[in-house]
Amino acid sequence: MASIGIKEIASRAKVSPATVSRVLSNPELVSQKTRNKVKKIIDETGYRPNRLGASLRTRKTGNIFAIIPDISKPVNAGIVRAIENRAHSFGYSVLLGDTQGMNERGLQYAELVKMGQADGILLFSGDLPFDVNNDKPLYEQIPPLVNANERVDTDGLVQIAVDNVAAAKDAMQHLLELGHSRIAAVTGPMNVPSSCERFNGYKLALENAGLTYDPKLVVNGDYSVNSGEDAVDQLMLLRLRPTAVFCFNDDMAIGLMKKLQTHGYDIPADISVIGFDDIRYAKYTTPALTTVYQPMEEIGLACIDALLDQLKGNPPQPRCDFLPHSLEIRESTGPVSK
Amino acid sequence: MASIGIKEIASRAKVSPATVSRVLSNPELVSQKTRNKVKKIIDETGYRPNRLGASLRTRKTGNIFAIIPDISKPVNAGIVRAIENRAHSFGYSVLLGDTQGMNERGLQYAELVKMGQADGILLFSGDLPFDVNNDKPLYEQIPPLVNANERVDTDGLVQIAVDNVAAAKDAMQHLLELGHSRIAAVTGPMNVPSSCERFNGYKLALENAGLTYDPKLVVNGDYSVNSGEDAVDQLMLLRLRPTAVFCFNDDMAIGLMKKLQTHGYDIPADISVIGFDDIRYAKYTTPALTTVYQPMEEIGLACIDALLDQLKGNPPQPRCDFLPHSLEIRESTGPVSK
DNA sequence: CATAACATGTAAATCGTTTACATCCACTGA
DNA sequence: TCAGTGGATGTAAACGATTTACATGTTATG
Repeated sequence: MASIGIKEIASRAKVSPATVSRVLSNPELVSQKTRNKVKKIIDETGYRPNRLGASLRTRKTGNIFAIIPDISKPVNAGIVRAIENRAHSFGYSVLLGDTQGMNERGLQYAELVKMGQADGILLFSGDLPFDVNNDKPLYEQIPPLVNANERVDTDGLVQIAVDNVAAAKDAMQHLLELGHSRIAAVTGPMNVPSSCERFNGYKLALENAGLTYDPKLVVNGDYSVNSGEDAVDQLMLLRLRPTAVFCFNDDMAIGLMKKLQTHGYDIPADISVIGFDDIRYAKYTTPALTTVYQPMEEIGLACIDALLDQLKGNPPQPRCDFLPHSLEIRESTGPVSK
Repeated sequence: MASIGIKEIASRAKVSPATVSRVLSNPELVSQKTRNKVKKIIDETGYRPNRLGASLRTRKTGNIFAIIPDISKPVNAGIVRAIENRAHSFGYSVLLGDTQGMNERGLQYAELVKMGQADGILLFSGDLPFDVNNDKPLYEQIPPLVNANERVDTDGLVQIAVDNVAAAKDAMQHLLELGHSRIAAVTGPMNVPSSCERFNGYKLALENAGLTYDPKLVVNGDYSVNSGEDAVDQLMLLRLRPTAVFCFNDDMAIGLMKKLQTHGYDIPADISVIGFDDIRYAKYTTPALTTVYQPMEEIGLACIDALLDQLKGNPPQPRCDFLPHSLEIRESTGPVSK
């Protein structure tokens, strides 16, 4: 594994290091003849330019840091996969930072990019891991960054996500059209933006339908399957039970459905359940889960493209791009039982 | 985001760059007084040493490259999460390389570590992305590497995995004890080691039970949910249908169960189904999936520990550590119907 | 034939650290 | 008093590439 350097190549090819470098990065600047000579040596020796050396000089690492709340969630894994794929196709590598929901972990990761480990950040968590003030434009205070999915509540960022409010309203609309009026919600952690947004959508839909919001019908989950199961206890003990439940992600919906069924409830005859995300397993539950599809692939691609644009030196265009979601109506929702 | 360097700190503190460096990495070498002086400047300026510079000099990047077949698979995501977590706790970052099943992608990633992007490799794919010969011991030809889950068929590697053969036999044993004798198998891609190993376990178990192996009962899947569904067509068209199916991963089991149910089969009354992996969703299917648990967390930790040991300079101890699996008996398997 | 213009190659500076070695200084013990 | 010791700091050379300014060689042109 001992590797040789550009100087060695240069001396073997009887040219200068500069020429070797040019052969590699600006071949058109060197004559056909020397180019071949150098290329031959490179092939023979299996020489690979050391990226650290190059990075140090060019001040570009070719790395992108992805800060993710929890890679073990299928939505995130799906997005990361798309990201990784596209990043590599542009010659970038992706460094993974899973915060496991801990804010401080995000700060540690940000530290790494301050230390020059990466050129830019893909932020999938809702906390901006930088101290910023209002004296200067935001993008002068942070490295190139695009914020996706969990939208940080700050102006001046490039953001990419689905419109959680609208999506939640769509989900609710579907239930309302089925005649439901006692619709429960199982939220995610209320300190994460996506959950708040979906909650807003939930309340808005209720309001638009002329229904009154009943706090007893909302239980705070944490996006885990378990919390979906736990929600059942709270909800089904109510004197007036909900006829439908809107779970803010599929994991909770899956847990909730299972628990409901073990208690003898029939879905959707007794109670309708709707999820959010459309993870791979959503259509394989029994009954198949009605849910809101998030375009993981598209989100991943859009993120990379937006970040790469900044890395090319273009000033960031603060904005929020909403990518289209869609309601996948399957078997877990049905008309309210009389 | 313009950052300053060690020289700037040095001059502001009126000391030499070397002293600043020492304050940061070997504080005991510098007097209390100058130490404080330098620390003060560092705090004031928010200086962070550039990792590239340091890496270049020390020839250590603090990066680990994880080569994964498919991060969107929950097992892999779970392992990666554990890895990332522990790696960071030791000051290492993890670079992600998803091969999406493509061998060549693995080669590209290996290229990156040859270029000095990472200090070591965690290889979760079954292809060793290096040309090796037998003239020299393997570990002199490749960077520090530990191979997990999909075991490369080469001597001299440090490997960590569950014992797929034994695990498959355990799964089969369970079905055999329930009285099944026509047991089908839905394999993974037969060019990946885990699938071959499980297949061997399948055949061995049959053999031990005195049953004859029937090729018509094995269908080649690809570890995807879809291929599990497709297997149904092939299996249930047989004149003599299987009474149980061993799916080589949970995704396929989930697809297969669903399809079976839509065709009116009752699981496990008509047919038993067993999976492999014990992904988070396995216990939430209907019926809950009997499956083989893989200790994702432990695998991740063991990988990092083994790699870090090598990175400390200890020569690798070629071996294969089997981590304990366990059979999770749930509702998808039952006694054979008479 | 002198000179401009262009193609090609070279030498040296640079990026931000670390580290082997040199230096300085104060203190100890004979 | 002075050699010796040892601790604190400074100096300068790496590390491995890229890039700039400059030098050389070659060809074309008037």
